[in-house]
Amino acid sequence: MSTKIALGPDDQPLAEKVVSRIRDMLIDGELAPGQKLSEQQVASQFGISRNTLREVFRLLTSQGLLSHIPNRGVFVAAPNAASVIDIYRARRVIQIGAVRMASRGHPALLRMGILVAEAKEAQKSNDWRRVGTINMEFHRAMVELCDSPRLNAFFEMVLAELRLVFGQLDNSAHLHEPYIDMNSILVSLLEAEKISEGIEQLEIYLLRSERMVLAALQRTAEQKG
Amino acid sequence: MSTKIALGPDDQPLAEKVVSRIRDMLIDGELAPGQKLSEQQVASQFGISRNTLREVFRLLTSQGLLSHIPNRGVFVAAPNAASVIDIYRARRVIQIGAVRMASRGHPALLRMGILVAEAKEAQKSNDWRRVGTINMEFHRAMVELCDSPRLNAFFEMVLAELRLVFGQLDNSAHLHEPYIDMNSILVSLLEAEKISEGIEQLEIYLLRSERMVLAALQRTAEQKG
DNA sequence: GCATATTTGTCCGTATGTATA
DNA sequence: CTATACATACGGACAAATATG
Repeated sequence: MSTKIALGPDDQPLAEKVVSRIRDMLIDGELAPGQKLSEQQVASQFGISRNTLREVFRLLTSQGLLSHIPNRGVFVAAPNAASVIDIYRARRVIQIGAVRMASRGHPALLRMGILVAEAKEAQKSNDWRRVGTINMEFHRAMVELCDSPRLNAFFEMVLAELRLVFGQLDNSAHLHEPYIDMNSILVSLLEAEKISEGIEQLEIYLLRSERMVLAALQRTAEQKG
Repeated sequence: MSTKIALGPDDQPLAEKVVSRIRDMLIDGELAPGQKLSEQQVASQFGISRNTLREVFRLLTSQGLLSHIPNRGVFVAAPNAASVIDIYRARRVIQIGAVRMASRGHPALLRMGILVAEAKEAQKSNDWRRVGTINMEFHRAMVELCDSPRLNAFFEMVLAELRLVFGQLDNSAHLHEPYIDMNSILVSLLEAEKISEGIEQLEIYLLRSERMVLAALQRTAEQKG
């Protein structure tokens, strides 16, 4: 008879779970950039030991979400303009490479179409938070056109870092609205196998998005003096 | 006034140092793919505590060089054909993106030229190990054309994984020889700003290299039954 | 299939060195 | 300059999962 009742299929290691939780907190902007994360404090806050937490910190540091200074401790990463520029440089390389591989009927392309529709829905109901989430998923799906787990994982990292930047920004609601139509156009082009035009459209998107983020970042920086 | 005398070599944390050492061992093929790495055993072998070693394992696992199975332990990653195919998929996206950004006079392009010359030198003296090392550096330099720390870091990871595959192979000497000329041609094309032709040349290289690695991997697999 | 030994996962205590008020 | 706080690193402990005979 099963003694393993419905409860906590406590499968994945504790460290992994805490990694996810802290990453979510970082992405949601619940931790200020540059803020120090004391081992003792955070460990007791999560009810885990310092040893386990150190494993967590190492992972998040290697993913660029935390920054580790030897003998000083661990701090929330504070992406600056240079980081944003580099993130978009990486995005261009990966995503243009992805779009170049787009083919009609590819599952990822279908998914992109569905996500555009969902974004329009969310737009109608003024659910801007959801529009933002869907936009992220749209670009994730785009990279899945490569059919490469490694590229997916890397892009995931880059996106997480970008979302860390968003967390810093004053969440003015309409951050993602103008991009719904651009995404829609891109899908149409790719479904028509118009790759070059698709790349053009993507580059327009990335340039606009980058400028928006940089501008917002600067405004936020100025506010904080 | 500086009280920090000449000394102080012990800068980077212990875990980082051990990460480097184990990574070198993996790349040099000193550890068999799939081999189990016992915490206790490896910890005492390196003279470090289990706690510290676990941090090391987490990092190497997140870099794809080790594979971690919960409650079972940590094993040397055993890249298979699928891994190789994916690695080359990632390489195509990154490196084509890099070549597209090549411009005359870019430091990375200059470095590529120097490395080709060095490879020819090494070839003359039949130093195949060195030819291989230089070839790796050549492609690293290529990605530096992007001027993106994040892309560099990712490519570094991918290359490390590829070198792990090489470690599995029976090191037949001339593994890298045929590519010296191809690299040389590529540099010439890029210095003449012939980007499209450069990409073509790169794709030829990547396809040939991928096939060679896959064939060698299969031979090795067959040998082991 | 069972009993036992081994190993991982996780915690705690503690000594040492480094940074900072 | 001293004192305090903290990161670094180690060893021991124990439950739970896994491997072994």
